Amino acid sequence: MLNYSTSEENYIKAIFHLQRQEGTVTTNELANELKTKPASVTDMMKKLKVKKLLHYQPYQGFRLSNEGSKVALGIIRRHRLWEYFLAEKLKFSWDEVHEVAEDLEHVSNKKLIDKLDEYLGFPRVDPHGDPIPDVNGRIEISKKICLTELALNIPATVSSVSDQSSEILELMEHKKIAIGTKLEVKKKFDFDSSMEVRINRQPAFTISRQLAENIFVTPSLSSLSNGEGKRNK
Amino acid sequence: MLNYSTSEENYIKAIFHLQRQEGTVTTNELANELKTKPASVTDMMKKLKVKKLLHYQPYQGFRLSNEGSKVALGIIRRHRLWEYFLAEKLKFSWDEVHEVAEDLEHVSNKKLIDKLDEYLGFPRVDPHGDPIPDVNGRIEISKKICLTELALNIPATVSSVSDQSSEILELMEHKKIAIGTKLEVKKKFDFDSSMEVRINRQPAFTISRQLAENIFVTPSLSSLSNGEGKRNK
DNA sequence: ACGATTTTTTAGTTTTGTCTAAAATTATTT
DNA sequence: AAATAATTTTAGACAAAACTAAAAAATCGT
Repeated sequence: MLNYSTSEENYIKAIFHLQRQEGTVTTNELANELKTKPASVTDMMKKLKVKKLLHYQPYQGFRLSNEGSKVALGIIRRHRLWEYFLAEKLKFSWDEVHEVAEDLEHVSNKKLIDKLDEYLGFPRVDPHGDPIPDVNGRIEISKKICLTELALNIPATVSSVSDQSSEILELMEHKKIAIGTKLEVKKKFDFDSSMEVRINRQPAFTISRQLAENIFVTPSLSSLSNGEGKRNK
Repeated sequence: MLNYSTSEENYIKAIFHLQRQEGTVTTNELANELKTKPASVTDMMKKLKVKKLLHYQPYQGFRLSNEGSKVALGIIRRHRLWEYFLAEKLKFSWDEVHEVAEDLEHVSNKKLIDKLDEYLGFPRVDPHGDPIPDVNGRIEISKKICLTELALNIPATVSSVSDQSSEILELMEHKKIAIGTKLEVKKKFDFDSSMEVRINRQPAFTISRQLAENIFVTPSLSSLSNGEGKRNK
C-alpha cells in the first residue's frame, strides 16, 4: 500500500463517506464537503484517477475503485482507533475526539496502528458507535436504522449518533441516552414527529424530531450485544 | 502560540539541537542535518526571521530567539511524550520510537499533548534518557557526561544514549546496560580507548571506545535517583 | 427542442517548499 | 595581500494544492 498526501487522503475519505448515501459523487458535493472549490476537486480527481484510486469520466461524477476503497478503509481505521484512544484513555469527551483524530489519522505507520489496535483491545466501534475496520479493512456492517424508523415497542440498542456537537451531547446526557443504551419507542406523534421513548422499565419521556433524526439504533429482535463491544485477543 | 508547518517545525527543531553543541548554526550544518540543500536553508531562514523565531544576518549564521526556543521546546515535548507512549504503552522497542515520533510530533493540539502527559504520569525522561519539557517548556538539565569522561571508580547512572540504532541496542542488551543502570569504570586502556566497567558487585567487563562514546551518564556523588523516573500526580 | 441555468472543466495565478546554477561573500593559503 | 577555495545567497524553475475567471458540457423549463 503506497503513501498518500494529507490532501489526497481527505479527498478519498470524503468520497467514501458520500458514496454510502448516493451511488456516485459529484464535483459540487465533494467541493461542499471539503470546503473547497469545484475547480480544485476536478484537479484532484485527475490525480487520483491516474493513481487508479477512482473511476472518473469528465462530467460523469466519480466512484472509488477497489483500491481506492481499501485506502479509504485504512484511513477510517486510523481515524476511529484514535477516536477510541482519545475517549477511552485520554478521557476526551465524545464531541471533541473527531477534530483531533482528523490530524492523527494522517500518520500512516502500519505498525503504529496495529499496535494501537492491540493496546486498545481490538475495539469494534468508535465513541460515536461507528464500526472500526480491522487489519484487513473489513468492517462489521450492522443493520442500523434511524430512530425515526424504529417500529413501536421493538427493543433496540443505540448504535451511533450522526451529529457530533456538544449541544447534542448535552441533551443526550440529560436524557441519559448513550451509545449502547437499550430503549424502545412507545408512541409517535404525527403533528411534530416527536416520540415517547422508554429506557428499561423507567417512565417514558419525550424526544424531539431533531434529536430522533440523529440517533441510530440496532433493533434487537432477540437479545444482542450491549454496545460496549470490547474484545481481548 | 501560533501554528507552524511541518517543514518550519523541522527546521526549528534542528537548529535547537545543533545550537546545543555550537553557539551558532551555519547554513551547511543545517542543510546537512535536514538532508536538504543550502539554498533551501537560506530561504527558510528568511521566513523564520520575519516570524521573529531567530536572529539572522546574511553570512553570519543563526540562533533561535527566545520565542523560537519556546517553539522548539514545544516540539521536543511532543516528540518525547510520544516516544514514551510508544515504548511504554505500545511496547515499541527503544530504537523504533524515534522514527514514528517524528510524524506524531507535528500534531500540535495542546489539549491532546497535555492529556497525554497526564495519562503517562508526567514522565521526565524519554526512552533514550533525554529530558521531556513540561507544560511550560521547562526542562530538567542534568549534568550528564560521556562515559569516556567518567573518572575511575565514580558511581554513575546511565542517563542517555546518543546512537539509536538496533545494533547498539543489541549490544547494550547483551551487556545488560540500559537507561538507569548504575555502573562505574574500573580501568581505562589508552591503546584502544576501551574500558572495563562494573555493574553492582558483578565481575567487570570490557566496553569498546565506540560504545563508550555513545553512552552518557550522571555521576552519582552521593546517591541519586534510580533513573526509572516516574511520578504520578 | 432550444434557450437559460447549473455544473463541470480548463486556463492561468498564487503560495509553500524544494531544487540547480550562478553570483556574492567570507575564509584560507601561500 | 592576492589568489584560491569554501560557504552562502540570489535568481529562476518546478511540483503540489489551492484559487479566480472564463469556457464547455449537461440539465432544465417551457
